[in-house]
Amino acid sequence: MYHSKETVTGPTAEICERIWLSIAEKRLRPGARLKEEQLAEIFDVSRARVRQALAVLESDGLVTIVPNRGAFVAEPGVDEARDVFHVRKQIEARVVERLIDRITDAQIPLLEAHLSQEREADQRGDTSATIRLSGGFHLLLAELAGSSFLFGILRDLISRSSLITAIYRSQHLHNCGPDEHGALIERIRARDKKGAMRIMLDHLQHVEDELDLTEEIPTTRDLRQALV
Amino acid sequence: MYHSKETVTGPTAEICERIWLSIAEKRLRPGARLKEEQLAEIFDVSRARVRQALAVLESDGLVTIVPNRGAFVAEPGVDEARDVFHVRKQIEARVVERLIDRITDAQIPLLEAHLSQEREADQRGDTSATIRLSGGFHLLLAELAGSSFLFGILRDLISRSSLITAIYRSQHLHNCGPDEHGALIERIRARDKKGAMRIMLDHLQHVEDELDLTEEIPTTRDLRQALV
DNA sequence: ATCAACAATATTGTCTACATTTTTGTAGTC
DNA sequence: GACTACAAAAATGTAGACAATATTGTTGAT
Repeated sequence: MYHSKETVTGPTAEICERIWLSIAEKRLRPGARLKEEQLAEIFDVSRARVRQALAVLESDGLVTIVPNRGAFVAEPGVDEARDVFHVRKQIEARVVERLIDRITDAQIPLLEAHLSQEREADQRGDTSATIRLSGGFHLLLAELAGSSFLFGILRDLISRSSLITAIYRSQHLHNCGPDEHGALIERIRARDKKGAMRIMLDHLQHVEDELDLTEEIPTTRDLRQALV
Repeated sequence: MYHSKETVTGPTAEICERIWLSIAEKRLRPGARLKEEQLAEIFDVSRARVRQALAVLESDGLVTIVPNRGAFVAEPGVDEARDVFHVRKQIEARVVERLIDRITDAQIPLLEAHLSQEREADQRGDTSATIRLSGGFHLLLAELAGSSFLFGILRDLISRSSLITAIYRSQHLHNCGPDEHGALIERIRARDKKGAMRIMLDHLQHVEDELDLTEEIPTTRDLRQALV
């Protein structure tokens, strides 16, 4: 789906990829416990390799490891949530900017093809595919922008955004409206930098506006605060 | 020196930190082999933990792991080098922007104190400390900008920049002139966003200009190309 | 009946031994 | 003398066992 070339990575990266996808698709909720033995059995690898993958995911901020307690899906606080969305706006603006400088006419159909996939998944009510494709659209933009570094950053930002929306969304939302993606493609085709960046920033603001970042959600783990 | 609070991380992160520092200080050259047993003995930890650390460093792009062959310090190509510097300019510009919005007068002396350390190390010819402090200045800016995410990205960018300068520098250079850091502090104190960003971008451009990114340096590993 | 101390269980953390693979060294053959 | 085939060595990859720690369940005393 995304990353057309770098699918040939190491075995550890594959475990990370699958856990990352589960988090991005919200199949793994924040605070969920990740038992090593269980993961080892699911992925049919050794526990040592699971521990390697968990160490990587921890350094990415997706997983929290408590010594002698285990690994849990991270639960970002409000300040981190604001930070992620702030940085994401900056990064995606740079992606759009660079994309319009570099994209060729021959690549535009790639965006449209992805969009039609999104619309199709949306119409048939496949929420899992919708979430995956929705994030994938943003990653596709970064890939076509030709900066593997920006791609990596955005990858990180998107997974964290998923965690954040899972925690702080007030209404039950559609994650990313395909309509706005369509409008963005149109501006890209017209090589309209300012217009495209405007749409992108508004788009991200819409997602952020649906969140309730006013109060800290007490972490699941020390629920002493939660139940007093 | 940097990150005042997050010094209390896990044991794996500490191994990563030390290897990262060795790379950033250019004590470990690109392509250098990293034997697991050797690292385990040096750091007095188990091989399993070394493998975790190497997996993390690989995901950060600092280390390349070849299955059944071992881990090596990464050797970024010219395209990746350009990418890193391009993104770094963007990121550091955002850091400066945000920093000027958020920094308090009481925090300015922190920058000056760091600068005086840089000058001192530079004068006494301590290249190792100079390199460390020079990168640390940029990290301090990111920390004071109040975005842990930008901090993490910049951390990654700086270590990669070190690798790149180690490979592609044409002249023997001073990595970051303290003078430009001083000028930057002055603009920050004056809350001059445009001026500060100008200095930062020029500063990074100077570093990049000292590199020879015209031709690909053949990787040490498959030296068939190198010796034909 | 409630609470505290203690035992049992489960999970993480670590170490050791072994299999696999790659590299290096050596002997044999033309 | 050079090249091939094989053997030895070294390093990685993996599995299993064991120790340390936290959680849960149980027993007993007040």
